[in-house]
Amino acid sequence: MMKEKSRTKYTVLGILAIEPFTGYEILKVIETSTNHFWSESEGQIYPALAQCVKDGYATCKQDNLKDSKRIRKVYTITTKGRKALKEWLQKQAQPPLVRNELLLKLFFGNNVGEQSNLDHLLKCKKEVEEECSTYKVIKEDLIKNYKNSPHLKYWLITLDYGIKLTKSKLAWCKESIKALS
Amino acid sequence: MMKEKSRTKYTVLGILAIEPFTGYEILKVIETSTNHFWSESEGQIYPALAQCVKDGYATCKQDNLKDSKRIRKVYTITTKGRKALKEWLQKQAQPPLVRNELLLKLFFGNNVGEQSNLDHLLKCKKEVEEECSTYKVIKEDLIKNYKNSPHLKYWLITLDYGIKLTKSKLAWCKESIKALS
DNA sequence: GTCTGCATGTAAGTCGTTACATGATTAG
DNA sequence: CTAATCATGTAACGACTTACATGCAGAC
Repeated sequence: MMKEKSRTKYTVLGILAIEPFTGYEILKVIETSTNHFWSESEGQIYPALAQCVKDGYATCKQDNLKDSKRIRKVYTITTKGRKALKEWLQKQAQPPLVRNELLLKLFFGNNVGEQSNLDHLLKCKKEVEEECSTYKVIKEDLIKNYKNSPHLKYWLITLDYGIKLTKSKLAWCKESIKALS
Repeated sequence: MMKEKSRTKYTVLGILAIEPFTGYEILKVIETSTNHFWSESEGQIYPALAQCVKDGYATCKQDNLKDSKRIRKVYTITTKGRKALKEWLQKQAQPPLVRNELLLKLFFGNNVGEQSNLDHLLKCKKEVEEECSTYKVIKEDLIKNYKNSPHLKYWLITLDYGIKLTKSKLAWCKESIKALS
């Protein structure tokens, strides 16, 4: 009971382990780097950050830009936070719960005309093709900007997962479209 | 506001569109056929079934086995239910929200030793290999048992998705293991 | 006799999204 | 001047899992 399952806390800690950030910046980092396998929303990040401070996993410093009235809270991970992160990283990963609405609709495809199913597949194909080119840009940027970062090796692994899977999806789309045509 | 997002109702209707089932049987069907891209739990299915009856999308008939005291409620989809299902099937599919804990841990992999990351990958490889052989069995059974079903074509499409993606995952596992060794 | 599978359902609690509310700063 | 971006946070709601509660039937 009381099983903790939310991984928002560790996502936050993992990003703060790279360098200190504000909540808003953490959100941006997620959007531009982990979004294809891990997303978080506003309503989760800010409470998680507050919780991290409460638990002693991070410290918060109000670091307003030169004479600015704008509130800017920069969070820094603590030793305790790093320790908690490491422990979590070494624990077995929970299997992802996959819920793919497209596949569900195709599974029930016999209830509607072939065209409807083709429409879904064509849309999917288009999206997947766009994804493919996005990945290419991301990969180049990553290699250029983090050439000497010790993180690069790991970031490329997760990126390659996206690239490989996306290519497979594209092949599947094409085959399925052919099968229905 | 009040945006409906649960697709449990349609999952239930889609399965009832194949043939009448009890709640328990629906759960079994999901476990053995859509589980790799769509799962549902007990606590969702029974309320959804009750809701379907209330909405006029399905009828319920208590069909106890010969003089048995066992309660057995067989649900049948109605014309209204089929119509609702068709409408939903034709609407655009929502993009899946992916949350892959393994990738998240690898993304932060630099915080722990290489061995920890390798362990995750080796475990993943093993699981993926098992999945691969499971798919083979499922595919053979499917072709054998539903040779003349109009659903077969669609079921194979969703199965092929699983097969293709799993093969890609395996290739990725192997490459990543090599990259870290 | 006991374990597994069939069968139904509810309650509690967590997780997460969306929308709202507020306001400063910068680019056009 | 106005739109976008930076920046923080909360409230409400919906979705989903897990655990619980109950009991019949068949196999061994």
